[in-house]
Amino acid sequence: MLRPRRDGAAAVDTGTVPTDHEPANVLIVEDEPSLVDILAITLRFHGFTAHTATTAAQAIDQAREHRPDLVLLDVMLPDGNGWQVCRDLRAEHDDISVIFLTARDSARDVVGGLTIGGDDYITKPFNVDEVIARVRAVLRRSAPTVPEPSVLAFADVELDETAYTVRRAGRPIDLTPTEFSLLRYLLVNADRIVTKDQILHHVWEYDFTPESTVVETYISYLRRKLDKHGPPLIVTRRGVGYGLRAPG
Amino acid sequence: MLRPRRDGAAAVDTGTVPTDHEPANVLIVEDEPSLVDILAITLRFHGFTAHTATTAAQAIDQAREHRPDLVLLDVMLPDGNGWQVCRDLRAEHDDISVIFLTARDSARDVVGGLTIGGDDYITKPFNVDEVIARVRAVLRRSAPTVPEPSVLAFADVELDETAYTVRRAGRPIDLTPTEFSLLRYLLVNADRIVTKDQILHHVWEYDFTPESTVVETYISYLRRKLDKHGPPLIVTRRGVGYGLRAPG
DNA sequence: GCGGATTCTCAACGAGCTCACAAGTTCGTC
DNA sequence: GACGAACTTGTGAGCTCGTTGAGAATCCGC
Repeated sequence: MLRPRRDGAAAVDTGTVPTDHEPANVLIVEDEPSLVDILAITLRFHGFTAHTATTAAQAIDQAREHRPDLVLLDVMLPDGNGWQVCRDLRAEHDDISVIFLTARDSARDVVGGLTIGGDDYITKPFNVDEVIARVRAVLRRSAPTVPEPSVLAFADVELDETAYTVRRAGRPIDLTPTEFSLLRYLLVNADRIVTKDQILHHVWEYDFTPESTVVETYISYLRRKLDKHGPPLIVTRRGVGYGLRAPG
Repeated sequence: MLRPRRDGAAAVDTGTVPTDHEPANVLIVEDEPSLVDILAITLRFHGFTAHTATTAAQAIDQAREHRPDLVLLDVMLPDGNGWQVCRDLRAEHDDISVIFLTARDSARDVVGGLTIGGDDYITKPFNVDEVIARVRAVLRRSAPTVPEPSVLAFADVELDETAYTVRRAGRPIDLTPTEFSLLRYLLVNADRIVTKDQILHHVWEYDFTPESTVVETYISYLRRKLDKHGPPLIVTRRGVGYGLRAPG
């Protein structure tokens, strides 16, 4: 069974593009075209510059040409493995960050040791919010700035992303990971209605297509836990989607 | 039963042509001629430049020749599927945006993954306002400028398209999706009278022809909800259509 | 490898929405 | 003022969409 991903994924604002500095430059190295598409489109949408490569050789070339700040690197490449590519890239470019893309089961054991020093790995399938969040996190670490506040708030609800806690009117509320992720997405888009499709694409994995009403089910779960302690916050726009609305 | 479409469609001003920059260039790839006509005429009417193709091969050629900013792409093409076309177009042209056209039922599962990053899809049958709105939204995203406000206002009525809310004199008014869509159309054309035919074509699906008085019925609904809280705003031009008129 | 937690599917139910129809009302014209 | 056309609106049927409980599959910690 598929499951939503959320480990470590931070919030992602939809639609806004950072404008206050040069966009970070990301190189995507991955041999499956559809995945390259998804990653490139998503990164560009969020204001990054993205280049792509589908082989190890291409990766080296593209890196020389575009000098990326960060590389999203599939560990299973047709013409050589990702470790070697990583080693070559690091040898040739100072201060280059790497995030590995890897199949779920081989993740922990294989990648673990190599991500010391601030880099990261993402297991496939992922959800897009997670990728953006990790890319941002890694870039932030390598070029430290003012840390962003990690608390999202709306009405009397507070969600702390780093502490992984939720409170309503000061009272702690226990959420499962998927519920947490869904609430975070609603909070990030607090002033607007988001469609079920948008929710699905941001909270669940990119290749997850339910035959059934997962989103509705989780909205129902959230309501039960959240709206128990006060006036209802989650509103349904029939035929459109869901959103948050301050009571009154 | 047929029903009006509105999911995610933003406001569309009819008849006005953007003049402050080069008109955006749209390529329509769709094998049903009548649909191509509807789309091309509509887009040109709204100030876009439109070219058309009915096969995958033609699409590639036309793209080379006209360098479109955006492609409306049917996913079911006679000589190849839309994904491949999409990939080819993306490989060959930087920064090209794609909006997929797809049958309603196959929408979510098939298109989902590819639209995450900011491109979009539209399910058939659609209404033309929706197409224009989505085309504008996608173009806006790929060439970011100052974000447009999402509020339409007239007299003491405000309609917020992203929050899906309507207020009269500050008081929230609860509308059904069709009512919302109709009010938006009236607001966008606040300074003129629109015919019932125009309303039908813009608010309902392009292939919808009622045997009865739907438009009148929905005008009646709107009046009941809107004009309850103040002097009447919706006026009838007997034998012509409807419009908004500021009281006094 | 056991047991609780979590995720997801499915189905039943009910509320909300759309639309057709028809009776009632208004308007313009003669 | 009378007449017909155009418009308004109440009623209700049919359908869609959202809600939620039950349960199966899976995961994860011990």
